[in-house]
Amino acid sequence: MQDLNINICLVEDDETIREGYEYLIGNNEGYKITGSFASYEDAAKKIAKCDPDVILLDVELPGISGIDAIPKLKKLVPEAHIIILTVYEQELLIFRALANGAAGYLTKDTPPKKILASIKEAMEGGGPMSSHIARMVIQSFQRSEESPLTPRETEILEQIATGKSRKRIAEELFIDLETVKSHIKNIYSKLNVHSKADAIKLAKDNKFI
Amino acid sequence: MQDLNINICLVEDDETIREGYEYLIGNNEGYKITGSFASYEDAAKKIAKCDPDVILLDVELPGISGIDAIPKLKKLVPEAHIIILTVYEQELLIFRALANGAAGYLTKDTPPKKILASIKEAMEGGGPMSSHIARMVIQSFQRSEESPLTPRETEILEQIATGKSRKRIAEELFIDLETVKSHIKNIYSKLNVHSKADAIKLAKDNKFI
DNA sequence: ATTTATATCCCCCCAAACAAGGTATTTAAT
DNA sequence: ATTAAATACCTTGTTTGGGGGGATATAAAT
Repeated sequence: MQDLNINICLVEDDETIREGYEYLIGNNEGYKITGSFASYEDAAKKIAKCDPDVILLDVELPGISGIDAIPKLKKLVPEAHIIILTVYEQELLIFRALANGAAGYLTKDTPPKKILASIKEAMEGGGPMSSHIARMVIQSFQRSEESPLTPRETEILEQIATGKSRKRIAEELFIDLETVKSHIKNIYSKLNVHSKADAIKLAKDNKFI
Repeated sequence: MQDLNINICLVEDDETIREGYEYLIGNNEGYKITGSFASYEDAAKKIAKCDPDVILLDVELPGISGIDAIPKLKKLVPEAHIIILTVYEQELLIFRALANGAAGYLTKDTPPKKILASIKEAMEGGGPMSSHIARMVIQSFQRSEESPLTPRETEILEQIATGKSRKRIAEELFIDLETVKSHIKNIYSKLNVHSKADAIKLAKDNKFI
């Protein structure tokens, strides 16, 4: 641990919590707090000079939210890895944070040791997450096991969802156009819809595709 | 640690590695290896009787691959959490494993301590991943910052990717059908494509949407 | 003050795609 | 022996898609 030297910035509006982290992180060899801010607006002015490797970012902030601050911070300090540190575990918030460029997502019940490890991990190109968050992220990849669709029907609906025409799907699957149409009819009938848009939406909502 | 008691099964074709894990895991209090198999076919016969809480699964197996074995194992032992343990770090393999129902994904350079922690984590509903894997998973949520598309064009291409017709998109965005058509023309021209399927593919490949 | 980018709307054309109504065969699994 | 899945064929009518040519308003940038 003696050869690492990480510059860390905090963005967190609760002063008590912020000071807690400053103490908790800054007193470790190799970890240095170079900036500490109560809002994005505050941070925006000075954070570039702090040269952070890692930014610990709260989501509930006065003014611009932590989520919306991510892309802005990335423009100000492109090399920095941003870790969200929050009490919120809502799926939508998590995915928006990750889509906006967060490198990791930790909940505030994370023990100090794990926070330090996560900072190091983020700096080395990892993606630190609380275990519960990680499972949610993983589950977002998973499909339902109770799809009414057969494997072939699922495959064809997936192709439709890529915007391909029935003709093109037929060619790529080496089957007749009429066969594709038959499958689609069966899909619509099983899902009780009358258009591809509705079929795609229903299938995605239920994780059939 | 004295109150946990985890039943673990291994599926791994390399005997030396398998015995290594048996030793490495089984000698810890609370961790018990109840089954150890060289292939899915082998495991299928007896694994239900081993009552595993966690299954460590290799991807390269003789016969049915580890990836394809995941849903089958989940049918045999629905309560078990499956952790992939492999040398492969290819994006496609990882996403297929997670889509098939894996609870976690570890690379074989994972230190013993982390493997034990991951087993516990999986059993408690977490999603253990190697840090590099986690970053890849997180990156799959992220968009490119250099899209040639304007926000409105991006929005419309997203709608197209849901299978909606131009007319429906116009209605939902409260703009004229002709406006939608104009945007699409501009999108095609910017992306140098001539169909929605190509536009969607190119945009997804480049993470514009 | 004047380009430039973005978003909006309008017209034409025509081939292609889509949705719904049937029926029917082959293969594999129970 | 039945069923489920995948395959293929036919008809009918409507909608959509892609390409072509424009125009206008607004806001941001120079």
